[in-house]
Amino acid sequence: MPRVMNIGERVRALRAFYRREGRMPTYEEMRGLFGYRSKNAVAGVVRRLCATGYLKRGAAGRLAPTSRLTAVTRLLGAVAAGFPSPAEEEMADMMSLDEYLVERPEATFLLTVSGDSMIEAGIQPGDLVLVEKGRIPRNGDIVVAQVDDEWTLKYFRRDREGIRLDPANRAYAPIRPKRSLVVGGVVRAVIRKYI
Amino acid sequence: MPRVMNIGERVRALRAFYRREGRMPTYEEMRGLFGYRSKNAVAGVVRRLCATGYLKRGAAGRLAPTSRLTAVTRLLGAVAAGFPSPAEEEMADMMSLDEYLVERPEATFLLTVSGDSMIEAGIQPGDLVLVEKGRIPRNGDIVVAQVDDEWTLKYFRRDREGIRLDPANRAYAPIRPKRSLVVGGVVRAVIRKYI
DNA sequence: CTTGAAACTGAACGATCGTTCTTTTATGTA
DNA sequence: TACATAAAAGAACGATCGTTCAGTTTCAAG
Repeated sequence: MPRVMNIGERVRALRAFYRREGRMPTYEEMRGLFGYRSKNAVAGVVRRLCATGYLKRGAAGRLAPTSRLTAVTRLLGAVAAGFPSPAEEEMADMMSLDEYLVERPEATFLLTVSGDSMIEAGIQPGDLVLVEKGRIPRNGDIVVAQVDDEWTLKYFRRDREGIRLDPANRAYAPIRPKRSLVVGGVVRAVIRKYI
Repeated sequence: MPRVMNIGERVRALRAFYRREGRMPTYEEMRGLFGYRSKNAVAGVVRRLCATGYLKRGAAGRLAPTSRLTAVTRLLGAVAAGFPSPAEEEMADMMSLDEYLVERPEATFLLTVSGDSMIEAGIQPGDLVLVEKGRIPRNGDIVVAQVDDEWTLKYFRRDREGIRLDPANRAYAPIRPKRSLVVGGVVRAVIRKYI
């Protein structure tokens, strides 16, 4: 006989189902997940999960998960604070990297870094840069730019003489675009994955 | 009168709906999305979307989106290749950062980097490190470790004399744990978001 | 033109969805 | 113990889901 679950276990069961199936369970399926024998018992749990922000109701009153339910990572404090106890883990907010990093999906791209011109900015060859197209670069932003027919990653800087593209590598010199300058997009994030 | 949509437009409409509502539309809703007047017309489209890998059917024959539909970013080539034409953009594979970076959600945490001990490895203060708990560190992995009561980020190295923790900063010296060593987890990725 | 295949329409159907209602059980308070 | 409140069980209901079927339209090949 399935024993009584607490909220945390129910959320975990829901999360597992959602990750596995890609959709919310029906009331009948939740009845099974939560160990109830009546669908009506599920309604109460759903109400509480809506109140606590794990679920929300859409336009037609339809159930949908919030990012709090679908997120895959826990955000903790600083490295210096080390790892939390299991209880503290439970408290930590779940977060979605997609949601955190990508603001405008239709205008966002990932590019692979090839050179070492931004090495002193902590951007190494092989890293991925998350680039947002169509954003106006501010002074000091890192941009993907086409200068004189070549695409590169540089700091975008504006001074009295005009626009300057600075590498983050003492081995290279700043560039002042002569013929043409196209700013493809602004680097919003850097992602490095270890194999 | 809504004109005929091609596959790409339908996928885009589905993606928008899924992102907005957090769930798949019903056949009736898809009928509206795709501009049909009969639900039966939707069935054909769904069959084709399943065949092309945008949708899949779960255990009970229920419709679920694939990651190809729900992903939020396009993965392009190298920075040097620059930006693709809209047609090439369309070809690029959509990808989910969550899926790409997080292998075991229940064991993965994000920590904020505080010191500069790994600066030469391209890990700066303020960066986020994606740490996986319970993974056995291999030689050269970056780990979050507690040495003599302090948590730090270091290279994990094993040599004839035992375990050594190396910083990536010439200003600091390698550490040989004296009293205790706890490896909290292995760094699987580094994420830097520009404000 | 005729023919055939595919796509679409429109109506209908059984299944199942989420909700509602009443009854039963569990739990805490005086 | 008695009582009040909340949670869960169990049955029932209308709504809507995805599917099916027969008929129509579209369009390209012969």
